[in-house]
Amino acid sequence: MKNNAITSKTEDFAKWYTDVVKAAKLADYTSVKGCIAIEPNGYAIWEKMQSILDKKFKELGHVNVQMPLLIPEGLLNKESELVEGFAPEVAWVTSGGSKVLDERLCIRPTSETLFCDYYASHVKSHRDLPMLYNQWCNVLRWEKETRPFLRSREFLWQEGHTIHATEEEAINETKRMMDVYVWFHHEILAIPSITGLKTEKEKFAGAEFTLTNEALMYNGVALQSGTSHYFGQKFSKAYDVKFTNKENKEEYVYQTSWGATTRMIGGLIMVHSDDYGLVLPPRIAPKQVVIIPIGNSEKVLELSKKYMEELNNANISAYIDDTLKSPGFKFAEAEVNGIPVRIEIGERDLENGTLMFVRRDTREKISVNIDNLDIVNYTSDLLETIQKDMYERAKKRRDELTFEAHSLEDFERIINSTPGFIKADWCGSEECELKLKEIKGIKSRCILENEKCLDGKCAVCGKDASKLVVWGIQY
RNA sequence: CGGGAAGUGGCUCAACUUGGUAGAGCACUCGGUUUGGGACCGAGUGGUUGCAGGUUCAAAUCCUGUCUUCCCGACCA
Repeated sequence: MKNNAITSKTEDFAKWYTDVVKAAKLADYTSVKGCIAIEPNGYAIWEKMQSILDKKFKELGHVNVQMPLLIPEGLLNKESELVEGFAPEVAWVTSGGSKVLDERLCIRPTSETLFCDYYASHVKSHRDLPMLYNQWCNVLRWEKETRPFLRSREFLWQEGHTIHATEEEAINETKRMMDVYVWFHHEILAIPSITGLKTEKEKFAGAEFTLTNEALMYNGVALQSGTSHYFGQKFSKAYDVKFTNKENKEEYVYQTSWGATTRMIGGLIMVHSDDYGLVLPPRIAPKQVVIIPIGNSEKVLELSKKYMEELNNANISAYIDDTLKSPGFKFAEAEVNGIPVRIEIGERDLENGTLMFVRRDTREKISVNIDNLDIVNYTSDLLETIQKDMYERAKKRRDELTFEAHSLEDFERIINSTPGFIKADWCGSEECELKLKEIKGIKSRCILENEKCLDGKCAVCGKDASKLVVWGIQY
């Protein structure tokens, strides 16, 4: 009998998702709508995401800073497109203590304005450039409909804000940071994704262009997971961020920003997990191996401890579950929590000279001969196999749910079964985008710049089309 | 923000129709026996029924408001 019954993924995907979040103790609701308590199991995943990305950012020359939580209204209003884009979801502070403020302060929905304001008074010369700043923080966007991790009002993220002396350098920065997100999804999260340019309609408010990393969830719904924006001189002109260039002339800086959020935890669940709970790719799992001793013989406990120490010394995160709960309970709990590898050691094993390894992703049990067993090599190989297999399975699912559409009828047919990524030619008009939106809210995910069109005709209006676009429905 | 559903110990629910002062299973605590897929026996702890107001001698139950969660739309990472 299951204690924490999880609704089946095929029966009700949305309920399954929240059941997994709760059963794996990743997060829970609080008394403020859309503001979740991220619990130790969930926060550990975020910390690991942070440590991997942060290391990468620093290797590329970025440094961390911390800007304020509050933005004065006047400062926010300087860039009109940004204000328009975010106005509906900004929360305001109107008084401090008992005093009504002269100017209301908004709680940051994103920090372009604060960085611009800072940069404006700290950049003088081309020798100061580039400035490659990043911050890890929380932001607030007053969403109407909320879901843990996928869409919360307060969420954690990193936002990189860089300024450069030339357009070329800034565009390269925008691209290379998107490459980091793609690498992170593929290599660490085992999530295959597609990458491309957002359409004018879908790009970030105030950006020249937006690059996006789009993942496909198991149910065929798309999740934007990592974006990188090129601002050109739009913000620097609005906020007066100038420097003196090599020709001794004043010039506005070229700017980028890029971000990734705790939403990635939601993506991890919706791509990999199953009806038994969370399934984590080994490279992002905070705990990679659980050793479960069965019975309480000295020999079993000693061996468990020896293996744990060897694994930990080899940088494989392992722990022993030596609580008094029954073995069956421990197995189920390790599965709910998504521990990639479980090692069961009991007296029966020792008599047979074997150990039981269990893969979380397939739940396959592997009996391993204990003589001459190199625990570190064997475990790390198994972890790598799991990582690779999880990526391949996710890729296979994505490919199964990638379609081509040549007409509106195609779109309707696809969206009415299991949705997915729908590739179709597009003429570039917003009219056609809006027409597709009427079909269950289909939106452009991104423009595939490096792929050829299907037949050169817009799937909506039939006019000549030069862009191949991936469409889908989104979280 | 529109349409629907639901809020009762930590969790899942019962009692609501017909108002009379809250009950079960799981979890938790203590003692003991156990340990190969969510153990067993015994004894305990824990609830001003989401919140506010109203009707009534009396409200978990009836009425109004509000908050939160879930599902379906419009908005967004």
